[in-house]
Amino acid sequence: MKLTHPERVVDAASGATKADVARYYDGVADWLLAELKSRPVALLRAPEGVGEGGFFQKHAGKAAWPGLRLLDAALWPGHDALLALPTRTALLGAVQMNTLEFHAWNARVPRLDKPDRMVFDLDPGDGVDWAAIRDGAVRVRDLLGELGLRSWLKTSGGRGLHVVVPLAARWPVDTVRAFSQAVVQRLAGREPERFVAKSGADNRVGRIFVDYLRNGEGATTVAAYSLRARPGLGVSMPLAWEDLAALESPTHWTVTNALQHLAGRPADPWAELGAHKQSLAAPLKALPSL
DNA sequence: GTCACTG
DNA sequence: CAGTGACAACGCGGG
DNA sequence: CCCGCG
Ligand SMILES: [Mn+2]
Ligand SMILES: [Mn+2]
Repeated sequence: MKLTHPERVVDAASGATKADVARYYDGVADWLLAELKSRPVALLRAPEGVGEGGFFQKHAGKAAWPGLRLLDAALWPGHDALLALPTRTALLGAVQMNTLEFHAWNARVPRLDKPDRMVFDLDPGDGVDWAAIRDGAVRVRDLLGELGLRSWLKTSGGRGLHVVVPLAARWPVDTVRAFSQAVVQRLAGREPERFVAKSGADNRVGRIFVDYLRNGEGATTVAAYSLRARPGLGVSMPLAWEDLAALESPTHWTVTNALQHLAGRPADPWAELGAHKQSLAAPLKALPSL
């Protein structure tokens, strides 16, 4: 795979070069490709590196590189063909095109209207410290548990955390979205000093907006193992719930240290996630959402 | 990073 | 030839 | 309605 400008510094904060980014993605390719498998993707490309000027890409437009797959345009009527990255070649081609972040849908082809997971994106407002964010994620996990749903955890690579709930792909995306909104409304109803259910930076000062809008049709969330196009190049890293209390920072894992962490971890904390195709039938009864 | 288009 | 714009898109919330 | 946000 040809990589142009390997020595170009992509992120001044870490000093990481384009070659460092490529080495990172080559190292996580097996895990990341499993995350992206059969899902439409959106790429955040940044030819100028971290900072202003990056752009999202969810359709091919004029772009093309080896392995890049264009999904059948009929899968999402009214839109151009969506993109998928089925192979290492496709993934590293995206890196050559200066992709820093990989985002994915919650549904897989061909059932783009029936997501196989639900995501709760904890977005802390100004003034929320890391301990409160960790506590917030545990509250989300506990409420989901009361509703009969197991959840898995990752860092966002930024300030927050993502709680992921694997589902059987049997409920329409609007049902899943409405249910996730009801979950967040209950969280905010129970602990309004801790959570808000409305987006917008103003109300959530000192509180956490649990972003359920990631569950809408066509919405994407940054994939596990993706870098973030921010100073330091943090990683969205899966971790076990039992390891959350010991995590000292949401940006602990970065392009610089993530491969070392992955080489030394005793097990994949998400190993069981794929086998849990959870039903929403009972949770929908326990928490009616319309 | 690359292409299509402008002047 | 160099320069420049495009490369997502849509619900939400507030003004 | 438009704007800013993610
Ligand atoms: Mn977030
Ligand atoms: Mn968010």
